[in-house]
Amino acid sequence: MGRMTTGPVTEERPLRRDAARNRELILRTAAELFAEQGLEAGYDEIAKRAGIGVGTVYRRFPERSELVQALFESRIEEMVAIAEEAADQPDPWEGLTMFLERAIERQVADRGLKEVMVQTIAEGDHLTVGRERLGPIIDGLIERAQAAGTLRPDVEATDIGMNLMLMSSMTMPEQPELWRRYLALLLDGLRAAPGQKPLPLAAPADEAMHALMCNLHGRRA
Amino acid sequence: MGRMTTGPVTEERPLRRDAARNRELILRTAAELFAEQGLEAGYDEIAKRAGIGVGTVYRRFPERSELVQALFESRIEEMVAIAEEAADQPDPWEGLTMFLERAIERQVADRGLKEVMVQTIAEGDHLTVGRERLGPIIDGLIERAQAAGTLRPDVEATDIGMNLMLMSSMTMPEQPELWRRYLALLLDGLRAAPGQKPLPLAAPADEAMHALMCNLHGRRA
DNA sequence: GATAAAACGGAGCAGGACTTCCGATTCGCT
DNA sequence: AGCGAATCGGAAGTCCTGCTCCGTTTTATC
Repeated sequence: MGRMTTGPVTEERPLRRDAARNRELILRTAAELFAEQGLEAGYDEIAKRAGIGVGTVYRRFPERSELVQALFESRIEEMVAIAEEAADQPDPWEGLTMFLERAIERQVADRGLKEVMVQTIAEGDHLTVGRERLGPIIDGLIERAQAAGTLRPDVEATDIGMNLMLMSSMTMPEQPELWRRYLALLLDGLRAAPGQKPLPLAAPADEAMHALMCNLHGRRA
Repeated sequence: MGRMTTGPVTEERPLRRDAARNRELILRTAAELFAEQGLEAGYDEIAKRAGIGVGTVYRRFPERSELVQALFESRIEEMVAIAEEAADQPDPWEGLTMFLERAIERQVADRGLKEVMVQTIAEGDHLTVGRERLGPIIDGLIERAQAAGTLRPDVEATDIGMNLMLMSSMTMPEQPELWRRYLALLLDGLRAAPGQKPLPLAAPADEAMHALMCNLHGRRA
């Protein structure tokens, strides 16, 4: 019982030098691939593009979720920062608009990020923490714009989320910025106007929204 | 050289009774499955659900496109009929609205139909003929509504097509009618209003729109 | 430099989807 | 009923994707 001085259960040894180098290589490569192809890009392809063996990738990240978490924690922070900056905007409508624009920009540039934003992952997930901080900020953006009378009063946070995701799917090789055209259209629809009829049906619940996102991306469950 | 009386190349013999029965069975089953799962539902599953062998399905429809064509020709006709009826509406805005509503209704109810409407199939395809008749009618709906001053002047046919497809993806088990909420939002964006800024960027070309649809549905190429 | 532990790489296995093939069956005709 | 031809069914072959396993190589330590 000579080494009771060390910490509790997890005795973390530093990675060997070659392993550490490969870990970074995997992260960089996976970031690229996930951005292009989404979160289910094959480990085989990550390995090939990184110039290492598949086994190495599986050894370092036995669960795909670990890889995703390692890659996207900071990206989600970035989204939160965007929302906060939007909330600081003096004009409420400006704020909402800016948030949508920047958020879509990011998600269009990175398909993996788009998918991560939609996921509801198991408890204890670090990414979930980040995503949950986003909710209240967006609520604030919406309420403020409604109080100012510029945003129609019957839209809710899930409506915004839903449309944000839709717009983020509006890209293609040619015309990568096409989403801006349809965001403009959406914003005109979101703006409060005199004789406007209220929207039919209720806004979807969070879970419903999640379910639809899965449908959209052809994902099961 | 005894039988030069019969027609040219294609000598069509009627199917045997059991074969004809199975053909119908396959069509009915495939219609169900395609509606639920889209056009790439497995032949295996069609066979299992129909209670027949896979070989039978492959023998009758060696090319999936034949099956698709047999199933959707009339559905596309139906879409054309909807558009024509919409064009007969006295009020132009009513007409456009009605077209969108009914078209989305159909496409939401049948995922296969949605996918067929997006495809650009090889020349000589009967479905293409139907789809191509749709274009001018929709153009007419749009121009008429713009001439009346109700539809904003800077939207084009591809914009409508694009959004039609988007809306058709807005369903889920719970709240199957949710798309109506977002169609209402879209329509408010499409309506011409006094100080409205023109939409940024150009409307997508037909091919670009097609490319994006493939992206959306996760299809390759 | 020698040794043991850690890490590497990619061949190969498992599971699933699509398609073919052929012995058994059903049908139409005499 | 009896026969040949058309059709059936599903086992088996092929291909593709995800993952594991183990002989070889690299690293840290003495």
